[in-house]
Amino acid sequence: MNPVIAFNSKVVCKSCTLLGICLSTGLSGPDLAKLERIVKRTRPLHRGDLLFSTHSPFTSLFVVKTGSIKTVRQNPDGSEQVLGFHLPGEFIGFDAIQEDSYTCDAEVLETTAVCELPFDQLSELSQLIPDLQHQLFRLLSKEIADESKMLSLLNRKNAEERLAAFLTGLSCRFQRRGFSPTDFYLSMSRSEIGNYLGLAVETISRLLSRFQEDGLLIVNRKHIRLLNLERLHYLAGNDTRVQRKGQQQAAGK
Amino acid sequence: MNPVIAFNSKVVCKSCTLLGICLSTGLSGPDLAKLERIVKRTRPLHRGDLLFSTHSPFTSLFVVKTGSIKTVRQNPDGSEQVLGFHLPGEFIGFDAIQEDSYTCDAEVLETTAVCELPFDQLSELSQLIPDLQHQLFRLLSKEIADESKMLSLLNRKNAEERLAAFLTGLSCRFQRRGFSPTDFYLSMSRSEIGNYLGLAVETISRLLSRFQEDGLLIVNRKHIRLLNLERLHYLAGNDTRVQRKGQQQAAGK
DNA sequence: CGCAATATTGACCACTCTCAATGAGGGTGG
DNA sequence: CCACCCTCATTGAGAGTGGTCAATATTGCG
Repeated sequence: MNPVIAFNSKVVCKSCTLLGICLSTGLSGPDLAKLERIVKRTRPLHRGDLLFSTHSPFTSLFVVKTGSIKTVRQNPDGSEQVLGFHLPGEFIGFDAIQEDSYTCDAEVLETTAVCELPFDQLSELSQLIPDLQHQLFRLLSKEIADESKMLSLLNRKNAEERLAAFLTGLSCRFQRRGFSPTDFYLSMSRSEIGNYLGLAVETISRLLSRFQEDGLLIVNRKHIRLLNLERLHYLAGNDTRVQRKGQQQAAGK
Repeated sequence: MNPVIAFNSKVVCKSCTLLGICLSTGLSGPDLAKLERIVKRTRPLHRGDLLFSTHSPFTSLFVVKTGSIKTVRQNPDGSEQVLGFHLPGEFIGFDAIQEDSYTCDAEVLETTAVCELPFDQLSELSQLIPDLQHQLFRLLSKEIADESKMLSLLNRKNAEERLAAFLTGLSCRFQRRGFSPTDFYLSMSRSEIGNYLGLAVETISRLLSRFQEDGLLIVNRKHIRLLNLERLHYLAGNDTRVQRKGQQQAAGK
């Protein structure tokens, strides 16, 4: 679908998010070249494709170059849990290291290109390059910290706050990658958003309508435009300043 | 309080959980000795002590030797979120690597001994010992996978299932460390359990009473005895076999 | 021995889920 | 090209789980 990606992954990769990440953390030229050498070339993926699936042997980490991917796990009772959405520049597969097999499915949400990093080679390389090792530790650590923020979100926030947090979160992540923070496409369905946030589809739908009525955003199917980022941040509770109400279960001890 | 720990941390450490972990993963004798050499000796901690606190500079990972520790984060709105409880053999501090400072408070719940692992030295050492590096990756990865299970728990399970999952979870963790899986002390308060599971204190209290009425367990303040582990696992939804009801929000797509 | 913190139990109510009906696209085949 | 179908999204009405508030044990600590 996007020939540019298919033709010269080298070029794309150079300019791409994976290296963006590594550069920003102080990998120097030659080290970077080594890293680049182990990146496996992959062909573009399409909506519905599985990048990997649960129980298949763990071989590689992936970084999204363009597009988006959701990770999903099947619960013992047969229900599904969406674990996350992965945008350009973000890693997938960290949870598989410990099991030697993937612990979730990674499903492509739209036409998507990824970098594949064979983990064996990445490990070897990080034996040679301390900075790389440290960077990997940081990335894993970031993942842990992010997930624990998700825990707060699910435990402490109501539906409105969750959706506002979700939208502002996307906004920030897009902005960091150079996309518009106020104008983007939701590659995931309402139902996937709801599943991820622990809310029913209907709740997502109702809230988007309400946010639109309140002039916070304009939503049209997959396209969304955030009109009042400040207020959304406020609703999300990202705001350190005064809070508007005594949260439920306010304190622990 | 426990003089054995204070007197010869060497001996305790050898037999202790930290090395239990590393041994189980194939670190050989000499490598193990190197690891042991960087373990910093620390004095026992008491209820209410902070092992570290938010924003203080990140220096070390910790492993609980005996006792227990909770990790808590302050939300922007002033409410607290309990992030986890850490039992003997379990690590604390992974989330701090990326920030170079701790992102939560680690508060001691009862008299507790820990191993301190200065992260700089640990990093250096894992440059020399590939197995150690790999083991660290695994530990971080495990943390990520565990947290994503927590996400499923909060999103898909009702109060009863959450508490059952919490209790069976503790049971398994105790058993793995050689303690009784059916008979243990809850070092955390009802309120801390509720905070962690996203439930009100009252709900925890009510459920414990109900579980007791149903003959699943006997609870007396901090002490708990699980009478019917199988059924608790079943209630927790850990059971792969037939499930008892159509879970809410059954599917994603 | 009394105060403060923690736990238990009850009554009420709100948030959000469930169920149900309708609408809107997007793809396929006639 | 349009009719048809299927999935996804929206909107409404009713119900249930679990939170909030409040009162009362119970415990532990100074």
